[in-house]
Amino acid sequence: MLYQVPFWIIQTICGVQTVPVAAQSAIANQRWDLMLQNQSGSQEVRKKNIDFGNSVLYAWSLFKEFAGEKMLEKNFDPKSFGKNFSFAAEASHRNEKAEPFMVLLPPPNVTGSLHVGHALCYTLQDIIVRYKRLKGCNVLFQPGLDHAGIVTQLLVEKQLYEKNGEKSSLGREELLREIWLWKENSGGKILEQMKVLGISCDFSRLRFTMDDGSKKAVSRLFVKLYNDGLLYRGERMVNWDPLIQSAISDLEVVEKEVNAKIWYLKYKLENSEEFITVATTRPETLFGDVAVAVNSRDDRYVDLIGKNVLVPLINKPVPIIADDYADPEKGTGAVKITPAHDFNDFEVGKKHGLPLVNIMNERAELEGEVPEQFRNLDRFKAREAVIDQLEIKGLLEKVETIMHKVPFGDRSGVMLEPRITCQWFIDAAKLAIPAVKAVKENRITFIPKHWENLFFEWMKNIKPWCISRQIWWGHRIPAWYGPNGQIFVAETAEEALQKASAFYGKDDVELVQDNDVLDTWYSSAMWPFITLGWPDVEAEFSKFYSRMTVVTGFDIIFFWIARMIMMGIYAAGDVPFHNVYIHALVRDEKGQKMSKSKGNVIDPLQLCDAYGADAVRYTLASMASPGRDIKMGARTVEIGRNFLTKLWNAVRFAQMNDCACCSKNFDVNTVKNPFSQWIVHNIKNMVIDVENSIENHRFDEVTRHIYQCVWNSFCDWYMEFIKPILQSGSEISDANSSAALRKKEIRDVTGWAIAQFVQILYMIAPFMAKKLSEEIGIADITWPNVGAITLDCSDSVEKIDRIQSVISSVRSLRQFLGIFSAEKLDAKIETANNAFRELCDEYKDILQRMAGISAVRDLDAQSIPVVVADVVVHIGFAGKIDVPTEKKRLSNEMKKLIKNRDDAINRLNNKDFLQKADPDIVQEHQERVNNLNDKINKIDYIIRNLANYYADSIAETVA
RNA sequence: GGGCGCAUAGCUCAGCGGUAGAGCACUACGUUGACAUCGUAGUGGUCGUAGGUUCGAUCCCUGCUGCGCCCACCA
Repeated sequence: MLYQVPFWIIQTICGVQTVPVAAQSAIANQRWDLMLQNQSGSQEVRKKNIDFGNSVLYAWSLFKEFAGEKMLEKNFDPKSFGKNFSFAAEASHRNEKAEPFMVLLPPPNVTGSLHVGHALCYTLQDIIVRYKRLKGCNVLFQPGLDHAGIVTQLLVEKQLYEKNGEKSSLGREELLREIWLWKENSGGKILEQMKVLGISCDFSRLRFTMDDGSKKAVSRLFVKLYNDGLLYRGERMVNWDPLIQSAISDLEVVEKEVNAKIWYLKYKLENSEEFITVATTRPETLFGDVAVAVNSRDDRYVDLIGKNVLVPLINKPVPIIADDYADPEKGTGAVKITPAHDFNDFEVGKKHGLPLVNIMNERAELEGEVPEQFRNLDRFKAREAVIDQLEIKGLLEKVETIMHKVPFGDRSGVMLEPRITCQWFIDAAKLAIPAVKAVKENRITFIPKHWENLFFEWMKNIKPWCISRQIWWGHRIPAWYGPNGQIFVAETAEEALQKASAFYGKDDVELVQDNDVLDTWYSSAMWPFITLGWPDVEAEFSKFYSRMTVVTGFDIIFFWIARMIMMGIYAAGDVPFHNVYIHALVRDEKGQKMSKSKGNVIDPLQLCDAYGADAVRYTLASMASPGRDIKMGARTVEIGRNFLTKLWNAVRFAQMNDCACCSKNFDVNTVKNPFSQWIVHNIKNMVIDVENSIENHRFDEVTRHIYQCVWNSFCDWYMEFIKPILQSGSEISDANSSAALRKKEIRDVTGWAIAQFVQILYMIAPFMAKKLSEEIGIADITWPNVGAITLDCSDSVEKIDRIQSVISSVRSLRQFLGIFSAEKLDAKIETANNAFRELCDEYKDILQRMAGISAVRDLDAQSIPVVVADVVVHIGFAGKIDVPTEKKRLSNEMKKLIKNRDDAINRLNNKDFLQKADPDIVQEHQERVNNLNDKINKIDYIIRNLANYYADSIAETVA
């Protein structure tokens, strides 16, 4: 069946008859074909089989099309335009004269891909950055990649293994070439993913922590530290990772609780048949035993101190020593001392001048002073073998099962070994002193503040930082060794050679560079320097250094933040940044940590695909409350999606009514209409609130203020208020009539409001904001200049708020009484308050439209009194009221009011309250009591006279 | 063992010395007028527990309970 779009609809919307489309009667649920007829009368089918609502919209958009305008699509699809925008221009454009500002982006691992934690971190940074740009600052937001030494080397080695089916036998140079190749081909995928999320860093300034500039910065600082005696090489016990075969720092150790066994071993006393029993979880290390320690106050063993025991299986005599380290409460009270394989034993050994007996190689296989049968066995195989032998020899007293915490490497996942090796260390304790001072003096502030406790705690107990790693992928340590082992630390090989030549007094010195590379976090600690081109680019460094903000997770406060502060103060004499915003951890909807093994990982890119990047950004920001982790399920993003759809549709409405953008010479300070003033006031407050919230890093508040203004104020009320004005078309012929001027102002204000929303949303939902700004023609997106709004809106605000409460009260009453919106009601306004009566008269169109009141006029009877603010509105009911229901409603309302009033009265009767409370508070209470009493009296009067009001109704009920 | 955080509506969370809030969910009603990814109205809370400070405590202090996290130790 072929129908044509009813013309009256277009006429209503446009107010003018331009497109000659014939009208037919509208039938709900009917399918329609939309036909157009041009001036010459020929017809054209433009849309087939559409529903009626769509036919109207299509007709309207076609009309616009004729007029040369493009309309927003009806069905908002946030992802349709997301990928079409690049923010490169904004990101790289900088106003060098403006106030410098920088967000220091934590460089993601070159192997990394975007997870939801990144998404949160980068989104918050991007919001700050875009805000500062809109405010006109000279903003630098620089991306980078971290070479991630151990992770990357392990990854490439694994890939080579999978390709070749055997462990790579490549030498250093070959492997490094492979890794660089991998980096060029497959590394840094995350950068593209950041673009999907709309992160507006200046990708033209991408830095890599192993590029030449980084190398220079890293070496420069290394030399400085060495020359200042803050960096040294030495033999120490370190945490050794037998898989990576490298030392790792204390921070890279994760303790895991495991089911373990504890063995009770019998050590025979020398020249005696007696035994002393020692408990251990590491029996395989007994070959390295050099003593057994007991507590000098332990009566069981005090007589044995000074005697020797024989280490089982090798019968090596070792002394029984007295040391407080032996705790009578633990184990048997006697403990074996193995200084080369345990941190505590190392200390005890040092104290007592005991020898170090190393019995393990770098792969944690037994070697050295070990019987032949155990030699070259892996530590766990050796353990079994040792236990077997002890059992055979009757030296195993018993075995117990315990829960026991064991150190594992965070990257390799294997159990670590304490191992004595030669490593490079930074004297972190010295560097920590000014860093702690800076935070104590609030030159650096953590947000939320309580994270400073964590920082202080770690700094207080800071240990020397082992920075050398026995791997190949990383910054090679800039130290060279001469023939006699003399160390030459220099930025380059040439410099080292010069120093060596001078030292040895000859030119041709054979130097060997240190084989180790630096801890990845060493270069990370230098990130503020690397990004700004230190030490070469003085201008940028002096401009942005110490004007940074850092946004990051709490888990890298030690790894990164603390070290940047230490290095920054040391190398530059000043803190690199003043603010450290610590964001939340993103968990799954049950509050569990996301992990691949649990399978509860949410992929932010999938979310972007399903809901659009803007919705993801908005949602993450809205949940970024301080001090609480974010619980996020797949559907959580609907919050953002729905909000953005709402705004999108509001803009469509504005566009359809020719108010998508305000006139050029429009001055918001000249608006006169109360609706205009009301929304101007609301938007001004919103912008101020948003500014405050963002300065306080309260991203949740930022989104809430925007949401409330856009949705609750603008869409729910303002748009409904102005519809009658926009849709009134008849007066348009006289452009100077008051109605026409009013309509023009409303259009301008609406367009202005939309522009403010679009501009402010540019920081949170940049894709949509950009799309909308193009559609409605906002030339320059800047921060709304609400400081220029000097208009006094207070009268209008009071008026409109009043009208709002009338509408809400009437609507509420209707629902309660079951009088639904299709039915119009008569109403009268009680005359006692003339001002209010006039107000209702003035807004009778709105009351009619939004509260379903057909007329505001005096009614003599059959009206329901509704208490609104301090007046009573009478609504005609025409016999539809159930008196008991209405009585109940009023009684309930009165109960609440009485309770409130009595609470206030009780306070006012309290002498102490009157004396001690703030006079404003007392005044407020007094006013509240008066207001409530007024209302209560009115309701009471109504209840008592219900029968009079409803005489007819009661009669009907009785009949 | 030392430290930190959290506890508010069925759920997720704001708030905060002076009348307890939002979103989701739920209930009722509503689609030809920007939007059902929607609208209108509503149900729902002794603000974990016991004390203290205060004229007044959900809010500040202390104890307790529960949950989460960090550091250290563990023969």
